[in-house]
Amino acid sequence: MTTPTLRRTTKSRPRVLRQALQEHTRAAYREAILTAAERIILRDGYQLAKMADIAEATGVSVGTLYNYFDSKEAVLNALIEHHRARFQAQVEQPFDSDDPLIQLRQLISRAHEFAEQNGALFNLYIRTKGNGHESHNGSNSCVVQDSDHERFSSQLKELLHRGVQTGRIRDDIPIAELVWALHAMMQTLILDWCRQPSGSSLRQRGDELVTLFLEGAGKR
Amino acid sequence: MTTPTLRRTTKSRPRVLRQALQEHTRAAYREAILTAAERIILRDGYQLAKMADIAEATGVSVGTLYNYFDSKEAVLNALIEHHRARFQAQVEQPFDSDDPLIQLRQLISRAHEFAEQNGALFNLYIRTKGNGHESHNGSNSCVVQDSDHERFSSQLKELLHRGVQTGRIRDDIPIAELVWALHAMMQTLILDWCRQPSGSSLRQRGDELVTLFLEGAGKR
Amino acid sequence: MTTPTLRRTTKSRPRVLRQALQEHTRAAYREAILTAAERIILRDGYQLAKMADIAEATGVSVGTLYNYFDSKEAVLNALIEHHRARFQAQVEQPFDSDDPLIQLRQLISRAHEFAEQNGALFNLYIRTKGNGHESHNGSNSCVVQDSDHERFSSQLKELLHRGVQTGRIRDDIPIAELVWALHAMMQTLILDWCRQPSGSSLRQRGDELVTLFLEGAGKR
Amino acid sequence: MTTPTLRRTTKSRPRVLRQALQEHTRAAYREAILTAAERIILRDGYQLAKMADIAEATGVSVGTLYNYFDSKEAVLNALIEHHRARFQAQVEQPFDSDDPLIQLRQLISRAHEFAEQNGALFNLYIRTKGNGHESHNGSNSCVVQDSDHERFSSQLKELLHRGVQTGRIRDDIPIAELVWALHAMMQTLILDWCRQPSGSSLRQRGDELVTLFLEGAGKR
DNA sequence: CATGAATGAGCTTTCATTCAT
DNA sequence: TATGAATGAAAGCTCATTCAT
Repeated sequence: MTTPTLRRTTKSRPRVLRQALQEHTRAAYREAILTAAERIILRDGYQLAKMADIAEATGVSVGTLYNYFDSKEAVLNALIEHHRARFQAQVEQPFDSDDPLIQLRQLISRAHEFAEQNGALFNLYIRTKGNGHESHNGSNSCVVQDSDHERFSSQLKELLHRGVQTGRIRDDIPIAELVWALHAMMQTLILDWCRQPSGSSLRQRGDELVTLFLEGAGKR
Repeated sequence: MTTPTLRRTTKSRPRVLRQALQEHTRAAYREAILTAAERIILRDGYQLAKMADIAEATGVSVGTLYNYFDSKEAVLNALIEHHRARFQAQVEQPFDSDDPLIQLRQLISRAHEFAEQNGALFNLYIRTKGNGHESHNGSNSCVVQDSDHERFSSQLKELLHRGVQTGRIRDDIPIAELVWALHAMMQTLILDWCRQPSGSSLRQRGDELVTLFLEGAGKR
Repeated sequence: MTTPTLRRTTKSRPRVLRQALQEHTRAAYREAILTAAERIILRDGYQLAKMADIAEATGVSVGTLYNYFDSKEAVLNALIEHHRARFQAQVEQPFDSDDPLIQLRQLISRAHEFAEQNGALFNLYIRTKGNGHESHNGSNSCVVQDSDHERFSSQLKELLHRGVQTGRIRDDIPIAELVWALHAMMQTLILDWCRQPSGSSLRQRGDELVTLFLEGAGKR
Repeated sequence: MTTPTLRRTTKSRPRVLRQALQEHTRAAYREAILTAAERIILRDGYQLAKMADIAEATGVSVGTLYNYFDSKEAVLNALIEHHRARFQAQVEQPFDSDDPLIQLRQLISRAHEFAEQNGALFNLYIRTKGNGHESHNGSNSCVVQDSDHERFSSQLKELLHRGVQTGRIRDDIPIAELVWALHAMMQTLILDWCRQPSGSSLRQRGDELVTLFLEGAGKR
């Protein structure tokens, strides 16, 4: 029988290299699991999604799932976090113009672009956020923090605020309400689109909605 | 030789009376169960809601639940149906005016009034309708039919159509899209309100939203 | 409110008459319940038969069942006992001849006649007796006693014994074994017949079997 | 970037080995479960047998049962199938002689030998086959096919037929009836023996029965 | 570290039995 | 005494999680 002491020495030479590789592999695993989990969760819903299915969809064993995530709920959280980060990155880029309304359109367009590209998971994000169904196990805390939601909202708010200041947006309605209305329509739009990704471009419909939002349904 | 099969001969006098009482009691039980079920399902979500909890919340035993409903899903369906009927009844009353836009406001006001009165369950109604999560057991059909949803939408559509005809609503945007936008905001509004029934009147906020919808956010 | 004391006096005049009536009614109820129970148990088997179904088939309520029988098992026992008594009565009549073999045929013929008339329940009797399936609830006692079985067997035994004594039955095979063989064939015959009461007369086939039993399958 | 989907790359060397082990273990588990299930089912009957009891008797948890069998009924089916296969194999071997009657004795002897060795389960096999009780869940099909039963019967039939042709078996009784009688006695014999595996050899008693069957109970 | 079988708490549903009317 | 709704123990089955290999 070989002594463990020797063995350790033998293997520990390329420690750094191996670690880098490990890191990389671990990340790849996580990614793959999340991708599969997303597909399954979107198909069955969080509660009905089975860890076994996610494992199979990933191409790994159930045990492996638990080497990367502590629990089923942790997978969901990671999934959400994963997209939240990417969403923020994609949306928070410099604008092409200084006009707050043009920026507004651009901001919304980017959000919809992201949704189009990552449709399903954005759907998940919104859904999970949107209703408290899946998140309760008794009196547990909510799965997702409001922070993300708030952040995007505050961006809208900022732009609308500047719109008011420049006299382009009416000031007889509280900005918060305007933001809310805009956000409500976007949310529903994306949800609907995700549920049935019909042909029509999300960005285009979104832009039309912004127009409607700005001009109103009434004839002038 | 008399056969016991003839149930009527022995003390069948107060049968009618008893039956009436029974009917009443049965209805009361159903009501009580549905009320409790609603509370529990809204608290935990359909999947996580346990029949045992519903029973306890109702104040009956588990078995009793099954004397009134065939299954857990049947409870949910009954719950939805219960409110759907009441919603339609409350919303579909004659209008005070002939003006389509006033009717529009009134229709929406009624929907919100109903939501205010029956908040939680309307929430449930919308939620269940809103995402297909809870309804999947394999390839089953959806729990709730689109008919109710569609019905309200078509009422909105009709009114907006008349608004277009009378030159009050712009005709450069497809009515369907207008309906969609209006409906989206309402849906989100109610959902938000149900999630956190903050002080502000639902009807009032709804009315403001209609104003915003009609006039737009842009300064004129 | 009337005093119970008075009421008792008022009603108690025709005590004897009423009691007789009561007795009669009670018997009729028991009969009706057993008849229905038999149908249901034969259809579904004892375990799967539901008290509710028996009640419905009887035309009474579940509660009534328990006014006449202590438990589900008691119903089964009563059912068996009911037929056992009638079986013994029908079978144990004086024979037409003194010849033990003719008596044997007559005895068996009577048993088959009874089975033909009461097919189903005899089936039940045999089945319940035949395998220990239905009777165990944990370590409970067996539902039916061997006494009935034994009694008929001893009758066969007696006749065969006399057959041996009169030199009509071979004596190189223990009588017990002959009885056993005869009984085995009868049992199976009745079982098969009950399972599928095909046209052919049970008595006739039984008689053929006795012939086969006496003469053997081999060519002489 | 490597995807975790490729399960083969990492330490897949002893896969074959492990799989062989797995196969073996799985088979052992199945066997163990079936053995325990048999004991329990024979003790309590199918309906009354609880999966929990079978699990405990096996020495595994309930969940494990369901890793090997889809349902309680599947266990029963597997049990039956298990023995059916072995029964056929054991019984359908070449005979030592060409004489149909000797073959008949041998065939029956083998069946009884099998019953002696596998008593309990053969009992189960016959019982389950014997009465339709346990198999009703509404209008489901019977648990076991008649094919096995029929197969053995047709073997008996063939041999008796040849017996008739060679003038060894009487031809005034339809062969089907002879087969039936023989089968009936065997069935009951085995059942009785299983119920109370008393000392006397099953094969020996079977052989005596065949003699009785061939020669008859009457004195010549 | 991957594996996947074992685990067992927990869920829905059934049904014999009770008991207030 | 008939009624039938209420009861709740018990059963089959699921699936997130663990852990020996």
